[in-house]
Amino acid sequence: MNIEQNIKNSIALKVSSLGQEINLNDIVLERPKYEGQGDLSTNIAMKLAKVFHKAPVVLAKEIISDLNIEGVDKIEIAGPGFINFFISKNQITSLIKTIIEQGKNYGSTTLGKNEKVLLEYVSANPTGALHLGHARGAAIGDCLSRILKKAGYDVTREYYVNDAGSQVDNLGLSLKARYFQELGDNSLDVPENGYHGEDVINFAKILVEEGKDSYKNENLEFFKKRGVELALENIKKDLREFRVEFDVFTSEKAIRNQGKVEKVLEELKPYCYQEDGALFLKTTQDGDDKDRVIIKKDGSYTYLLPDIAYHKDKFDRGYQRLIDLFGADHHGYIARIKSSMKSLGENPDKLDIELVQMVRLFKDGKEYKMSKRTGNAISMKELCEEVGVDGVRFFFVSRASSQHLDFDIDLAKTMGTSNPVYYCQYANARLYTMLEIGQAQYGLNSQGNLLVEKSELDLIKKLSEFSEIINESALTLAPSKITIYVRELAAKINDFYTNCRVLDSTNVELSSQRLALCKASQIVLEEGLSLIGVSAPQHM
RNA sequence: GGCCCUGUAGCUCAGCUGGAUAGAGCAACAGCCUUCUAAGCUGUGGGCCGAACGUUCGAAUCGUUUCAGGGUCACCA
Repeated sequence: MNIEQNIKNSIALKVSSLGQEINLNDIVLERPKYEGQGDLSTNIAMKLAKVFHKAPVVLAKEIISDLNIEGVDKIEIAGPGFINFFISKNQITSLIKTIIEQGKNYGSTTLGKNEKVLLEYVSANPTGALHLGHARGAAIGDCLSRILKKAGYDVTREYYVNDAGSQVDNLGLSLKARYFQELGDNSLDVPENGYHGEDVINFAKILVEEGKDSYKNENLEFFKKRGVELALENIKKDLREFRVEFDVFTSEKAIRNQGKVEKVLEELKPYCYQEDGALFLKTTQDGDDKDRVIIKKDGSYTYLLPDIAYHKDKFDRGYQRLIDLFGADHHGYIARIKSSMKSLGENPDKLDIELVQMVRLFKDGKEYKMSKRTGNAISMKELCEEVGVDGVRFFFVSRASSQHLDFDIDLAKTMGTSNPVYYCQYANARLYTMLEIGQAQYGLNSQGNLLVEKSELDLIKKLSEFSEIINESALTLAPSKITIYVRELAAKINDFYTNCRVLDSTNVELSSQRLALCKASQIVLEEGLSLIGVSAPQHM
């Protein structure tokens, strides 16, 4: 049992002996900001003061009288009624051994209780290359999947491929026109709302290379299919280079072909009405602005209906919780899809729709618009080539998803020495070098009794926060918390490095204990970096 | 106009499930390399936490109002 649990149990016991039963979760332990306020602190006496009809300080005194907790040296009452716990040095340094034993698994928690979670992200239309906004969603989604796994959830990563509907029609028409143009035949135009970018021209070139002019008699269906295939292939490749992977790609077309749309439509009938020749779904009954069209006047589906079928399908596949990551421009989507899930008898609270706020790109002091339909978009790939995958990924998860992000390309490129990515990686490389040089000579001694410097103890305390951070990050779906933690950890490591000479042939015992601390720190730092998808180079 | 996001140091932002004295990086200034990576470390200056009111023993954090910026409101997806 860890020290936090130990303290909570002891307090709960004591409070109940004073005549009040409390839940362990009601006891909050936090880490005081200032020196002299102990290692852990609780405000329980202030919270319970009313119930007991006593002043917080008086109650705190009663709680801590005769309270002995293993691993705690001293308990003090401070300020308006905080109870501060001073952890024994042995208890603190014992963590080194734990971390080295657990290795990569250190920090893993059971918060998720193996709950089956389906995490959907990116899901960009297969009509062109991924752009900036997609990249942020990809980075956040991928990190989230790693964090949730670390926190004990059973996560499936999924990409929904919109390979049906009017956008794909446009793609097919655009590709066909470009294909003919490549063959010197300008009789077909790219539709006005089609795809005018270079992507489609490249696709056309591939088709010419592959089949010369033999596709001239193919129908639109052919160009739609090939267009989607080529676009998706590119997207997958770009994502792989961005270190973002998926377990499942689900096709909208497949959902349609399996009759799932009609099935859902049947179930939704009681919540629908006909108007102006279109079929509306009554989403206003669950707080939406207006009712939504699901079947257009011309008889075709709007995007919404297959989407509803898709979400229903996720539940039907046995997932207890769905998480969708969408661009903030989709925020209107939340009410309507939740409403439809409710109408279908699913619990809308089991569907989390997280919005990733917009990214704006700046270069030479000017904003670059990123419309992928104008053909002038800065793609995710270009950005990675310019800034580097590590930099882009780190930067995209360094702020809360709900924060707008201004990405200044010039700044990101010239970040050089002040780049936080390098700062963290540098700390790792330093640790690695010491282990490389010293481990054979001194060995690792995780006993820790010789570690008394402030830099050493502060570092160990920081290491001890890891699993807490994992849980917080998983609960709030906020990967940026990991990024912040990694940076703080790197700062403690650099501080330790500067103040404590590790390899010292005149003090073999101390060297081996400090090396063990290096090892433990390196394990946590590397794992932290891996959670945000950033590499941990051994040399720089 | 409705809805969403955001206003904290000169700049970029943490902190927001209420807690003790407001945090970091960058920029500025002053120090630290005979010894494991100076891509580092230490110190100094810098704040009416957009504004007002309310809830509370206690508010940057919660509520209401208000000001400012961004986004979004299709029978596109």
